[in-house]
Amino acid sequence: MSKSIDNPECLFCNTRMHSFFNVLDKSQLQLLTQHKSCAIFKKGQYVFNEQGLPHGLFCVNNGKIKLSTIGFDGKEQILRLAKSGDVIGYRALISNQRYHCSAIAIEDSSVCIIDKNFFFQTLENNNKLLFEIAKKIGNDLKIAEEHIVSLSQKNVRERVAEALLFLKATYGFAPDGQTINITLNREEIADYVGTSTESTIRFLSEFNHEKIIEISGKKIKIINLSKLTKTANLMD
Amino acid sequence: MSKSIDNPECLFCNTRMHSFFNVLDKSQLQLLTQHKSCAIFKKGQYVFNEQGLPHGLFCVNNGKIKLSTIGFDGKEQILRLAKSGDVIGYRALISNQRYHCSAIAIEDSSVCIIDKNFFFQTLENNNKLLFEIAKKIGNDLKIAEEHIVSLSQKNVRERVAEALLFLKATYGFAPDGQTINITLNREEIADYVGTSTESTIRFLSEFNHEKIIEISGKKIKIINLSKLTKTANLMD
DNA sequence: CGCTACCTTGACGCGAATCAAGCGGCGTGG
DNA sequence: CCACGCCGCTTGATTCGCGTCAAGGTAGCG
Repeated sequence: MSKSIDNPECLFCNTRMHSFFNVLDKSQLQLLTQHKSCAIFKKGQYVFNEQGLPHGLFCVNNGKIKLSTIGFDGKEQILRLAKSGDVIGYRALISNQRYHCSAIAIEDSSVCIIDKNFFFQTLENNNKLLFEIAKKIGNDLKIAEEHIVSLSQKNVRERVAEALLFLKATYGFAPDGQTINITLNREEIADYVGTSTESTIRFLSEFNHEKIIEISGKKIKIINLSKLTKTANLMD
Repeated sequence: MSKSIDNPECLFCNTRMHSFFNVLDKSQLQLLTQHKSCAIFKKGQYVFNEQGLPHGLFCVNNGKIKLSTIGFDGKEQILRLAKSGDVIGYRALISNQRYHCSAIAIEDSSVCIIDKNFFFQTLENNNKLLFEIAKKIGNDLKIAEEHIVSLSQKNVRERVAEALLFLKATYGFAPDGQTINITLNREEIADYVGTSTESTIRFLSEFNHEKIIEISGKKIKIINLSKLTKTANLMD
C-alpha cells in the first residue's frame, strides 16, 4: 500500500507552520515526532477510505490529496483538496465517526500519520489546539455551504470558472506565475464542478477561445484573471 | 425588532439536554443563566443577519429557525434548519468571522442569547464543551457535503423527496404520526432543494398522485415512507 | 367583500446530459 | 524502433429535464 520513509522531525517541519499544529510548543512538537510515522502514497493510492474507521490524523508533508466520495450511480464527487501543510481526517476523528469520504493522492505525496490516542491526549491538555481545529472545521463548513449555493444557483459555465479559481486559490501558480499548480484530468475537474466531462471540456475550450485561459494538455494558464472572476459571477 | 421576555433558568431548561450544553454542571448552568437574555422572534424576523458580526451565541428555546443565504441573483438558499434545543451562530463565533448566512424565524420562536465574552471564558476552562462544539460543526460539515453530492448528482424529483425526508428527520411528525411537523411554503422547500417553486409544486403533486404523500394546504403527510425513501434514491 | 399572497397548471425554449465517433499521445510488446 | 492498442481528450448530434413565462385559482386577512 504505502511505503514508509524516514521520520522527519516535526520541530523542523517547514510545512507545519501553515497547519493548526503551529500552536504547539517545542516540547510538544518533540513528543509529536515520537508518536507519528511518515509514509509515501503514490498517485492514485488511498490515504484513507470512505466508510473506514479513523486510527489517526494525517498531515500532508508533501504532495496533493483529494477528498472525494462516490455518489449514487458511481460518480465521484470531489469535496475538498489538501496540499502540503494541510491536515486531513480530523472531522471523522473528532466526531468519532467513519470517514464519509476517501482521501486519494493526486500526485505522489508524503504524509505523516499521528497516532489517535496520542492526539486525543494532546487535545485534553491543549485547549488551544482544539480551538484551532474547531475553527478549521468551521471554515470547511463555510466553504462547503458556499459550494452548495453555487451548485444550486449557478450554471455550469460559471461553476467551471469557479473551479479554476478554486484550484488557483488552493494550489497557487507554478513558477511562471500563470499556470495553475495542479494537474487534474478533465474528469476530476468535472467531479468537482458536478457536471459531465464533456461539458467541462466544452467550457474549458470556450475559455480558451475567449483568451481567458490557455490550455496545453493538462496544464491550464490563467491569462485574464479578472475576466475569469467575472465569468464565475463572483463580482459585485 | 425582538421582544424581551422573562429569563428562564438554564438549569431547568428542558431543551438544554439535547444541545451541547448538556456537558455543563450545575454551577456552570447557574452562571450561564446570569449571562444570557431571552427574546421572542416573530415569524419572519431575523435572529442574526448575513455579514453581521457575532456578539453572542443563540440557543433556540422554542420554535423553528432557518439558516439561509441570498445567492447571486437574489435567490435564497436554505442551508440548515434549527429546532428547539439547537444552538446557532457557533460557527461564525468560534471562527471570529462575520455570519455567512442569516437566521430567520420560520415560526414565532423564543431564543436565548448568550454573551460572547462569557461564552469564550467558559470555553477556556471547559475543554469538554469545546469538544462538543467541534463535533457539532463536524456533523454539520458532513451533512453539508452530503447535500453537495445530492445537488451534484441527483435530479430534482429525487431531491424534493430527499427534502421531505430531511424535514421529517429534523422536525419529526405532528401528534398524528404522519404529518411533517413544520410548515414551509413551496418557495422555501424550493430554496432548500435548489430548484424553482414550480418544479417543487409539480413533484409534490406527483408524489400526491402516487400516494406517497398527502397534501392539504401547507401540511404534508407522509403516507408511504419506504416509497419516499426509494424515490429519494437513498437505498442500499 | 375585495385585495394580496401563495398555489397550481400549461406551454415553450434553453442548457446540459447523453450518445457516438474520431483524434492524439503514450506505453508496451513484438 | 516501430506498430498496435488503450486511455483520455475533443467535437458533433440528439434528447430531455427543468427553468421560465404566463394565466388562472384559492385562501386568508383587513
